[in-house]
Amino acid sequence: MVNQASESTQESPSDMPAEISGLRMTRQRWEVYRLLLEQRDHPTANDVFMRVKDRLPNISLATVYNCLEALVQHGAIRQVNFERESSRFCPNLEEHGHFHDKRSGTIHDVTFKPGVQLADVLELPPGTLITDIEITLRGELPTAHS
Amino acid sequence: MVNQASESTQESPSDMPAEISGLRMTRQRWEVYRLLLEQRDHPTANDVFMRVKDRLPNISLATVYNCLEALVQHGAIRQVNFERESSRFCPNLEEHGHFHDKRSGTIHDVTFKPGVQLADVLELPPGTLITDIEITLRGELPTAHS
DNA sequence: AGCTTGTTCAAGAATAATTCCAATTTTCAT
DNA sequence: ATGAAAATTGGAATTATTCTTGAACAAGCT
Ligand SMILES: [Mn+2]
Ligand SMILES: [Mn+2]
Ligand SMILES: [Zn+2]
Ligand SMILES: [Zn+2]
Repeated sequence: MVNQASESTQESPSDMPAEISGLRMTRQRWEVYRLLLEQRDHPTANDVFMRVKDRLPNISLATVYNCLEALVQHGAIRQVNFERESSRFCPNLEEHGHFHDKRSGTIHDVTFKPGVQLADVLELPPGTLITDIEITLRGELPTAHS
Repeated sequence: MVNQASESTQESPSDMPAEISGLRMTRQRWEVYRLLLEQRDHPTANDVFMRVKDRLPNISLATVYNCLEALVQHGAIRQVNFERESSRFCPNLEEHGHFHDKRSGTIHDVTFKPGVQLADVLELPPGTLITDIEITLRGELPTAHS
């Protein structure tokens, strides 16, 4: 009588690629990735979990963590940390930093001015190999009426 | 017969100031602070706990966390985060970033080249107020023989 | 010195983000 | 279809950090 396991097998959307950056795509990975592309507000794993339930009601939080980790490790998205808060996730693969606006609580991507290389403005021993850079800013964006 | 509670009251070292940056000094806070000044390798709270036991055998990990938090909040030291690892602590109050050398696992302070202001090289809306900056690099320092 | 009051400390419990685990389900290649 | 490999799930475990509570302490006052 109870409709048990009736939605266990889910059909793949027609626009789902077989893989992204060498990572085999699954329905869950695809929906997580798609959500990040469409809602670029740097959600946490739990945010993603709650949002993606619309499309995958049976997905588990562990799977969301698994998907995010797989996407990060294959370079399809980036993991962003603010202090000790929950990690956030960002699909912008350009080199960029993050500005946390205290007033609104929102997080914004920040790029370098054209031509600037961070390594050029830092005091580093010649020959230093930089593999990863993280820039985080906190402050207040200007208000519209000022 | 057992020397019980004999070291309960600890005398303050003669070089301990009454306060630092407006924070009332205590024996525990002083020893934690002094250790950070003397061993500038960006230790974790647990590192500090283990090291400071030499001088304060009865200190608790909770107290180390309390001392570090008090020192951070009064601007006497800085809290540094790498990804999701344990926080580390740094007594260098100059504006600087951190370079994590993958080869040795060590962490090094990195300053800007003279005259460079980070805000100058970033694309930010005019009027943006920056209150806090965090720069983290990962990579490999050049080897001596190369 | 004794009393009062606010602060700090220690020990252990609680919290919360994340990771791990074992069992099932799905996918992929034969 | 069959078997192997990989992914998903729900729940337990982990771990850095925070919280709680009572004892110890420091400072100010009489
Ligand atoms: Mn959120
Ligand atoms: Mn350590
Ligand atoms: Zn971003
Ligand atoms: Zn530092």
